[in-house]
This record gives sequence, structure tokens and C-alpha cells, in this order.
Amino acid sequence: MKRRNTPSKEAVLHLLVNTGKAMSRDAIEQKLEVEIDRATIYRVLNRFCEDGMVHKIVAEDGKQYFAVCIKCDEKQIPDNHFHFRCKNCETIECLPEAVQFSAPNGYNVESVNCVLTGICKDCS
Amino acid sequence: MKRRNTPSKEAVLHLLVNTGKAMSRDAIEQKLEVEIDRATIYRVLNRFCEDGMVHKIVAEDGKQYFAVCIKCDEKQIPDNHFHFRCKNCETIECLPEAVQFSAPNGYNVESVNCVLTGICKDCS
DNA sequence: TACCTATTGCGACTATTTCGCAATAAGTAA
DNA sequence: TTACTTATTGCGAAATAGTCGCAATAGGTA
Repeated sequence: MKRRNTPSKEAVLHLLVNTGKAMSRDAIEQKLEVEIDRATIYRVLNRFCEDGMVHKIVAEDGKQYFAVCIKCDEKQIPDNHFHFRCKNCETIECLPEAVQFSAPNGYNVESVNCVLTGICKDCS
Repeated sequence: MKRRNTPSKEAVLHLLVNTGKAMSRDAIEQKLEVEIDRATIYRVLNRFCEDGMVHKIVAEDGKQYFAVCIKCDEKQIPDNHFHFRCKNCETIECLPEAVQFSAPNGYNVESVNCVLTGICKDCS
């Protein structure tokens, strides 16, 4: 299953890189200058996740948010950092702080999904 | 808006207390002996949340889970502890460990939603 | 240039959660 | 007990997010 370069992939990736925050499919679709189908956006994003270029967070609103995290490569578990979701500007950003936890004996943690919700620096 | 006692409320609350884990509306509906409407279950659960008897977690699957947390009263922010979601038995439980974080300056955290996903003690 | 197949767009579909409205019933007071 | 107020319920409809199958399109390679 070799990947191919397409305008859709490039547009979505550029948008994520430029924004620097985690975005929902909805936000991505609105900010895109090209028009891309809903299903395609999801497929592109999920492919990015599979390839480790992007990570996915699920916020308190139950929606998926996708972000290119610059520091991902440096860590073993890529997305074990906190995320901050601003209720005002509706964005999610990756916080530099890593999530510290020690699961009880017998619990095997495979992934971490930590979102702090509130008002961000720019909005307060 | 005074609350009234109804069989539906009692049934849902008893189930949550007996189970001791966080349950989705789906799981609640299946385990209930009485038949209660979907919408009613949601309304009952959300009322419990408003009253501080129950807290809500959103997991990586985007679904809402509700739990009576015994230790809630002892803390200021009620649900700032980790949750563990088992991919095998499909349950979510409250872990005793509190979430430690320090948001950057200017960020105002109002709520915390931290879910660790993996295989729980009973399933591994 | 031709070919293989990854990718796209479209439409339909599932699942979760919410909402409006009329009917029911819990709590209170007479 | 009876009457009354209104919180609560059930039902149907609807909003929203995300997925899937299929035919058409278009990268990449030979």
C-alpha cells in the first residue's frame, strides 16, 4: 500500500502545519481554500495518523481533533502530552508538559488521551 | 427547579453504584432491569451531573461515560483523576491517582478529561 | 504511452446525543 | 382524600460525527 501525493493531502497537511493547533474535520473543511469531501478529509487524516505524522485527540465534546505535533519524534509514546482545549476560540493545542501517571499493577496502558478544557492565553 | 424522586432515577443510580465503574448510556440501558427510554436515561444522567452526584468522562471512542465517584466529595475539582478504559471488557473505571499538571501562564483550566486506554487487570 | 491501484467524490448509512411536545405522575397544600 | 403545580417521562424527529461501498479519477512506474 504505497502512499501517493495528492493535492488533498498537501492542502490538509499544510493547513495543519500552518495552524499549529489541533483541528476538527469541521474546522479543517472551513479553513481549506480548496473544497474537499468530508469522507476524504477523514481518510487523509487517518492515513496521516497511521503514518505517525499526525496524532488524534478526542475532546470533551466527543469530537476528534488532529494535530501535527512537532515534538512527537522525540518521544516513545508519541501523544502522551497534555492538550488544552479553549472553549472560547474552539481550538486545541499541544502543551509541552508530558502526562505523568503510574497505572496500578496489572493495568497495561496503550494510549493516553488527556485534555484540559478552559480559556486559553489569547482569550483570557 | 426542585428534583423529584422517580423509579427511573433510582434504577439508574443504583446500577451505577452497584457497578462501581463508568458506564455508557448503552451499557446502562442493557443492564437495567426496567425499560427506560434513551432520552430519559440521558436526562437523568445529566441531572445527576448537575447535582454533583455523578461525573462524566468522554473516552477515546467519543462516547460519554458516567460514574459515581466515591472520592469526589473530598476534592475541589471533582473529576481530576485518571480514568482507565479497557478495550477488552469495554468498561471505564476511576483510578485513585490524581492528574498532576501545571498549565502555562495565562491558561485557565476549568475541567480535566484524562483517559488511559489499554487492558485492565481483570482482562490481562 | 499504458497499466496498476491508491485515492477521491458521492450517496447512503450507523451511532450518539439532543430537542419539542403532549401525557404522566411526584410533591405539596387545602 | 382531593386538587393543583410542574418536574419528569416517552415518543418521534432531528442534529451531528464518522464510516463504508462503489464507481470514477489520477498518481507513479515501467
